[in-house]
Amino acid sequence: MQQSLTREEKRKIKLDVILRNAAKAFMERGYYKTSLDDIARMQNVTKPTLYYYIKNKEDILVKCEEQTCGRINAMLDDVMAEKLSGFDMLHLFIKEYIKIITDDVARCHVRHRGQMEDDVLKAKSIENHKDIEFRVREIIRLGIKDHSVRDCNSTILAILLFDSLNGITSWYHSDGKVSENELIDEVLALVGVGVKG
Amino acid sequence: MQQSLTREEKRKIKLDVILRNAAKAFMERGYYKTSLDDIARMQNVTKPTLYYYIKNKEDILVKCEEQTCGRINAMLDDVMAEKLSGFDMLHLFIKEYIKIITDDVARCHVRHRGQMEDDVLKAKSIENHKDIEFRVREIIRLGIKDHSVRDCNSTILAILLFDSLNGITSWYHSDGKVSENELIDEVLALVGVGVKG
DNA sequence: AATTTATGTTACTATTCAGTAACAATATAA
DNA sequence: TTATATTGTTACTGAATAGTAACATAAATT
Repeated sequence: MQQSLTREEKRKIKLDVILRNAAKAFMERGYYKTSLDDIARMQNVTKPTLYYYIKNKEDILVKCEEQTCGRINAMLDDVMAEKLSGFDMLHLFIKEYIKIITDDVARCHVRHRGQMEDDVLKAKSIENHKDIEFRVREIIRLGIKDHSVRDCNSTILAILLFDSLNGITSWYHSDGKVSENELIDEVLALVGVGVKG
Repeated sequence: MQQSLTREEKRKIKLDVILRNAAKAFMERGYYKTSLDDIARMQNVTKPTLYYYIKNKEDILVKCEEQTCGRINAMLDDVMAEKLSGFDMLHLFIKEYIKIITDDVARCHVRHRGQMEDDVLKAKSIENHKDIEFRVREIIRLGIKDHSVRDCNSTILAILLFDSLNGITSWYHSDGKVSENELIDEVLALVGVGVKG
């Protein structure tokens, strides 16, 4: 008998629901103020059931990170494949990055990255972000080389840029006053030409 | 017999040491992974002694906040008293803000603001930051009026700026590769003229 | 249909830790 | 010197909660 979804597909969907609900709760109440019982209740299951999908509480953060970093890196692959000036690449990256991080799982990752209790996982998380930051620094350096970007400290610029972009996760909601396009335009204008009148 | 320090002065100093040590621990290990026993041990006292200086664990965050917001608002008073263009005021604000938040107590506040469990304290903390953000928006609006700042959405700009500046607390250390002056210059250049080549 | 594998439950353990009660010592003031 | 306020300690309670063992059921495979 043919099922609409295989076991593995169902499993993947259930894990995804867990991640999404957990991420939302972590963002609203905080990681330590959200118990696994709370998360289980959202799924209408009991706590031990969660352990069929995750190794432990921290593993939720790890899985949110894997999902989000995967998306960001794929996006960076696309951006860097285009034949653009460094500045235009940076422009495109910012636009796509804002689209990606407007999502509970991504927001959860951004807020909790590098905060794992397990030292190995923590180191891996920091490494994951360093890799992404390095790729953006590379874009900036390309821009400096082709003179589309002003000569500056690419390391500091990349960090300042990421802090602004990641900060968006804690205030921007797609149903609020500011539209996604208006937000993207303001960020691009600030990065592009600054604020001088 | 005349003492070098009055009781009240000694008390204030001890509270300050508690805040400083707690703030440092919270930044290194995180709020929930740092117990009051840990903090007490740093002072070479026992946990109940802390309760002579603080109401409860959360009160440490509140006191770090009061101290830091007090400094920031005093600084804003000074900045706004100067006869400067909006852009130059913003410039000065950024410079002074970076100097203030390079300090464990301020870093602790920036990282934990708005995360209190007590609803009243949480609301107050959010309000405190809103007030400061409002004052910076006012500076931006002044700049737009006198044409020293490009016409833009002052709300979004203020938030993006604060995220960049507050982000500094989690990566910048005065003993690292980047000097405070270099950091300030890069931020001012980014905000001032952007990154276009 | 029988067997196995995946998915779920109830009931429990073990640990951590904020906060407190009761008591002790020390410094200041009368 | 004696009385009082301040600062500290030891020893405990109570609550929360991550993770597990043992058991139950449903679904797929043979």
